[in-house]
Amino acid sequence: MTRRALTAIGAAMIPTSPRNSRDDPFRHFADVVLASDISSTSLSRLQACGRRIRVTRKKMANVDGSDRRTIIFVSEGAVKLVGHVGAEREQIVAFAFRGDILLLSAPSHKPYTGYALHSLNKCSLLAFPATDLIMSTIESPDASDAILERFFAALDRARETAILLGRKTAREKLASFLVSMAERIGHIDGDTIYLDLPMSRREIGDSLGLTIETISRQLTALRNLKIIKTTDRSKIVILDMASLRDFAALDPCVS
Amino acid sequence: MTRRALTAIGAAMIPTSPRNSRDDPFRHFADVVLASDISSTSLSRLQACGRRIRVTRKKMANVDGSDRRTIIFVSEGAVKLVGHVGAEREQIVAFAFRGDILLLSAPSHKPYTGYALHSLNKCSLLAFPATDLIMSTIESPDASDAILERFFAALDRARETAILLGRKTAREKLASFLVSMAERIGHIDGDTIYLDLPMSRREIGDSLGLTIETISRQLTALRNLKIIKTTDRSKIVILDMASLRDFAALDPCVS
DNA sequence: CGAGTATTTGATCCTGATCAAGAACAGTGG
DNA sequence: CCACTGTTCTTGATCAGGATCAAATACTCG
Repeated sequence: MTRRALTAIGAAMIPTSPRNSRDDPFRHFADVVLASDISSTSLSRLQACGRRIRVTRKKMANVDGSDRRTIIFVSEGAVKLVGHVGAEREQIVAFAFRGDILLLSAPSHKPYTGYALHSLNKCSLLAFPATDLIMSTIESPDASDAILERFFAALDRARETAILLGRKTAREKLASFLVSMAERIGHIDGDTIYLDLPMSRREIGDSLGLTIETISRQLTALRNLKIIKTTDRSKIVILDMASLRDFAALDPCVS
Repeated sequence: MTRRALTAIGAAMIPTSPRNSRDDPFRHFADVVLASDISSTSLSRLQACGRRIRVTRKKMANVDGSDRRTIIFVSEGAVKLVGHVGAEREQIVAFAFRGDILLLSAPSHKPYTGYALHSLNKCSLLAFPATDLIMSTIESPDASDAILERFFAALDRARETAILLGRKTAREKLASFLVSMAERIGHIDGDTIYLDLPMSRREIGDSLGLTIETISRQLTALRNLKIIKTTDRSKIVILDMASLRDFAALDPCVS
């Protein structure tokens, strides 16, 4: 079943009333990130300190006029956070999908920019000043802990990326990427996993420190090994997850 | 009055209780990280939740028996946080010097290990369960903000590392490394900067995703260009910081 | 001073980048 | 629906930066 079809059914079944987390991004945020049923007062406090933002493929998310640390919540779509070396080379520092959060320092400090991924035209985000958000969750230990959890997860992912970029081969990098994407946005159906990647080959390359040619070659290699199948430009079926994990050279403790 | 007498008097005046931040790592932590004069009650609260740890070159910091997120403070020495690919390849994910902090997820989750740097035999650390530390600073907005600052700084550094590992050449990597070390542990004297690196070539390589041979070659190249001078194994004098920054290909916004 | 470890330097190799061309696809308008 | 156009992806040929292998030299510490 394609992603589009799924979305259509979902939209039909769920009413327009914004009480539902599907429709109200703030409620969605509370459900997914804070993982706690919040009162309507704290919901309105969230709404007071957060701002809705739309991002496109071309336009960066100029998150805020101010120069503060910001916590971004991806309520719809998927974004990439990009850093540069000179004007030519670029490195994708993080992907964030629906329900993920993205932590940004004061932009004057570290100038990373966010864009919508290649196959998506628009993404909806929620931007919270970090201090405000943390202050507004201070009464609920569960919510604070959930935020803390996200901070450490972001750091862990960045460190895992460092290992990947510093010490893995092209094959291992792509396999790691596919395993990670399978875990984050894959649809499991029995033994096989279906992936609909919202990013282009260039974006995959820019996140792995490789060129598009190498990405393409490694994909065909995995295809020839019967580990994956590709149909669309974006669709990948993982046929042999065990082998893929072996190729990924993941740390044994990381399941 | 002789020197000995002074010392004797000093020793007599100061009780064994280490009020001074040089001597009491907890006070040192409060001074450097929390950047606020804390009351003696909150100091004792810190002492209650923190544990002292010693790390050597050989032995990893088995931080805690428990499996919690931990905030490590380096009160003496310098440590590295290491990740692995298989048994052979290793990647240094972060260096932390005196006064720095190191954020660790629950070890079962992500199994990075900390070691003292090559030229150091022993390092003294303070380990705080993350939640406890945050709870104990909750009343002081300044202290909470200082912790938050450290979180974002750690993430920024990890992202800068990703750009370096993914998109920079060996020359650029080493130059970036030297600039970063100069800023963190360099001693400025007029136009020149003196560096005493506590890590071996291997450790430099393992943090930059390069081999020791490449590190050595790039160092001699920079030496031939009259940008640096090396004396010891560990001592480096930066003669031309401007050129070094150019070679580092740092983002223009990062001063 | 001597033993063991680190570092430097040289020669060669290999992975992934670069250059180049063709194929597949998406979007547009007729 | 199809031709047209620009973009993205794939594949091939060649190149180069850094890895690997090997040996000599410089430190460090007992």
